[in-house]
Amino acid sequence: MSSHPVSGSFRARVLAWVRRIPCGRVVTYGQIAALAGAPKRARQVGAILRSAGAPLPWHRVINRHGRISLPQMGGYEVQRALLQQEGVHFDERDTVDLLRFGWRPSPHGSQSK
DNA sequence: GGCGTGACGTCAG
DNA sequence: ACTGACGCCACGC
Repeated sequence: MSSHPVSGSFRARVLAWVRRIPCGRVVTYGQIAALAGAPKRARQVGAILRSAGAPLPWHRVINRHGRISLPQMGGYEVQRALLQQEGVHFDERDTVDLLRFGWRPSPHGSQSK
C-alpha cells in the first residue's frame, strides 16, 4: 500500500530506499537500516553501498552525527563535493545539520520536502 | 564455505 | 564529551 519497499532481500530494500532520497537531502545509515526493516544493521548498509555498482545516490547517506564516514583520500572528498554540489551545507566542523538537510519519509503518503 | 574486515550504532564507564 | 566493548552481518578472498 504505502510506497515502502517491504519485500525482497534486505539488500534490495536498502538500495530501494537509497534511490528514494531526494536531491539535496541526506539520510543516516541507521535510518536506512530501520526503513529496510532491520534497525540493528546500520553497518551492513555501508557494506552494501560499497559493493553497489548500479547508479545510486550513495553520497546522500552519512552517519548519525551528520558527518561523512568515508576516510579522506578514500572517498570523503568525493562525497562531500557531491553533496555541496546539491546544496547541502557543511559547517566549520565538517558536519551537516540533520534537522535541516535530513530527509524523513512520511509513514503516510504525503511528501516531505 | 570459513574467516577477517569494517561507509554503523548503542551503551557502559 | 571521549573511549572502548560489543552486537550485527554483507562482502570478498
